[in-house]
Amino acid sequence: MIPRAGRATIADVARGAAVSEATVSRALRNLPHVRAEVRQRVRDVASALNYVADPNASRLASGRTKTVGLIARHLDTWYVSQVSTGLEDVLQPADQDLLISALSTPSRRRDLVAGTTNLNQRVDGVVVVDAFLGASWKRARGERPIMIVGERVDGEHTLGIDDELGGSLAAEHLVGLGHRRFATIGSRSIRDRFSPVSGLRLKGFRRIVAEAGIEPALELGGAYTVESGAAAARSLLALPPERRPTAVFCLSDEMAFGVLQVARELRIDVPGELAVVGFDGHSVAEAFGLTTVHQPVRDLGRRAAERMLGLLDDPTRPPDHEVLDVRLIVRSSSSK
Amino acid sequence: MIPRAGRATIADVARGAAVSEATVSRALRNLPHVRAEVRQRVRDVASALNYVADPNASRLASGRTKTVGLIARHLDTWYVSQVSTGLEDVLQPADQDLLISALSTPSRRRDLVAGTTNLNQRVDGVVVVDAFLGASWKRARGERPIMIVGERVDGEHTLGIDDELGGSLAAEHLVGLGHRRFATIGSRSIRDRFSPVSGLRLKGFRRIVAEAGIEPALELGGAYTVESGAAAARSLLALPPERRPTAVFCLSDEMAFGVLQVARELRIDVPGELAVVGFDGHSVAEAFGLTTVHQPVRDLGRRAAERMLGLLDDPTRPPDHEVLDVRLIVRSSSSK
DNA sequence: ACCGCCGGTGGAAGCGGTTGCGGACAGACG
DNA sequence: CGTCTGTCCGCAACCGCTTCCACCGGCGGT
Repeated sequence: MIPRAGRATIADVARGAAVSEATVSRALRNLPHVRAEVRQRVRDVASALNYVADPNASRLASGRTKTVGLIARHLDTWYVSQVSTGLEDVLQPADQDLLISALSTPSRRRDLVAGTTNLNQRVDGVVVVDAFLGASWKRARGERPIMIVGERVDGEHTLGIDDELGGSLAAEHLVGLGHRRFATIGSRSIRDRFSPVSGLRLKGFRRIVAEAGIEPALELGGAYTVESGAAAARSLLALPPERRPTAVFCLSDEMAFGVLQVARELRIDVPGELAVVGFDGHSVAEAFGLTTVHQPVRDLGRRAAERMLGLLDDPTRPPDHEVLDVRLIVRSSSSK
Repeated sequence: MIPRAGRATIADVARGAAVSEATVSRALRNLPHVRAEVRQRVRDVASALNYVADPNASRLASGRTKTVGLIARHLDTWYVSQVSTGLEDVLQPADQDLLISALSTPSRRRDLVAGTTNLNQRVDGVVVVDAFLGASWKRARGERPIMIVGERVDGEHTLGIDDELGGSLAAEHLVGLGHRRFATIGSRSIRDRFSPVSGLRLKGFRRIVAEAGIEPALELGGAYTVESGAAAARSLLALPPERRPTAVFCLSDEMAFGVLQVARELRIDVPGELAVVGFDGHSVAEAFGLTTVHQPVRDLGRRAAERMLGLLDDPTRPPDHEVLDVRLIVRSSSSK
């Protein structure tokens, strides 16, 4: 027993306001069946006593935790940190806590999918970002509502951008500039096991290229990090100039940063010899002069939180997919 | 009452193992006074039933939450996301939850300082990063242990780097390269209300400059963002060339990114006309070719978590300040 | 005037664990 | 062979709140 240092309990408030604990509970939570006058009296006493309900007790009694969980593969990516800020933007005013959990270790991932973790006792709902848990998880998740951001999954509450459109915007831009030899960096296949998203971006890109009657882009793999972008760029720029692409589309800004780095090292002129387009609208993309397909990441977080609050209120809402806008931001990496 | 979907309770385990609930509780938590044989039996039954103790019930009963809180001004900075990843690295294996809370709104900050929030019922301890709460908070914090990262505060458990050393490393490097006219970008005064840290970095920089008998640097303010760095750079580069600094030390990498951006826009050669040094070791600094004072941010998070676990174990440990290494990483922004 | 009915309120039984206390039992000791 | 010490374990009292249910008084309807 760790002492609670004299914190007031509901009993103290009840005594102070000369009502029962039940009434205090109702009054403070704005439930009906409390006379206005009594409610005010209870409020006054509570604030005088600096009373705040013990979250653990109320969770235990009610089964509601007033916290939403955030599950992500990694916490240290720009994307995830933006989303979580967006979540906080709306969760905090709604008086909901945010519990975060990375899937960094395979065992943790296993625990989650197996339901060995007591996540359901900890949160009322969970927001999944950049995790791609797949359908196997459905059984283990319990009754809690789930919001998935960044990915479209039928039958789930999801939220994202039109990745295919994003890819096509990049292609249209580059084709319009007269480029005819392309490369893309990012996951390769449309069935990418970790990221269905990258497949869609590629699909959009491919479509425009095909429609323009241009030879398909050279598609390189990439792990969405600066280093993997740099590695891909190195192999790309090792090609003889006549076969080398004149434009490269990176499925994330961070990979594009890596490309720019290598171009600088190899004294390849950007955009003269190589045009570069990224994806995300990373906060330092502007400083890099990187043309990019911007997605409203923080807004994704906000909307996810808003919809989660809605779901907590009424879990029967039908699953839905919501699409936020992407737009191309043209900077010096693609056109002078 | 949200139904708990048939989750096993301690009573089920007790029944299954033919012991009392008390014994189950002790057995599962590895407390003494349980025969090895019984303990094993309880474990078996528990895992067969997929039993995990309800965290809320155990929190209520014991007063311990098994979660540590993270308080930061903003969640969307590189620094904070790195620290939190480091925290997760060690908290997760220790089976501790991480609850994060931004101080984005003034009211939230006020709540915290006033103790109006029931933080103490939610977490066993809190890690403060980039928040600079000041001493006024001491009364309101309750009995929970606090770890402060990035700042040295006497009488508190703190952890950081030698900021003054970091500043001097940058200065030595630039002085060694022959530069004689300097500027710094970051908070101005050593008594900076939000960031004592920047004062120290400046102090180290100033000292080396003074020792070299060079005129003090032009000191510009900055808010640690790309934009503020860019703004400072613009005013700097508007100076006539003969009065313009030849080297600029930014108190964060992000501000340095802004400087590089403006230099590029203005076609100022880096490092020829302007050498740039940043601070942090941001993950994209390498891609920018930015010379920087690197600090082990993720390790700061890890150590903070380790020490927090130690404090939870024995809260009487004496306050201490721990210093992790900084080092200068030289790249093309300061020397070809 | 009698009868639901409804808003307001209190009593009390949980929610699912933790832990102080005491009892049973076994081995050590005089 | 009694006592003493120590281990192992169960009983039951919480922890602080939520919520079901019963109760009470007043009010409109017939």
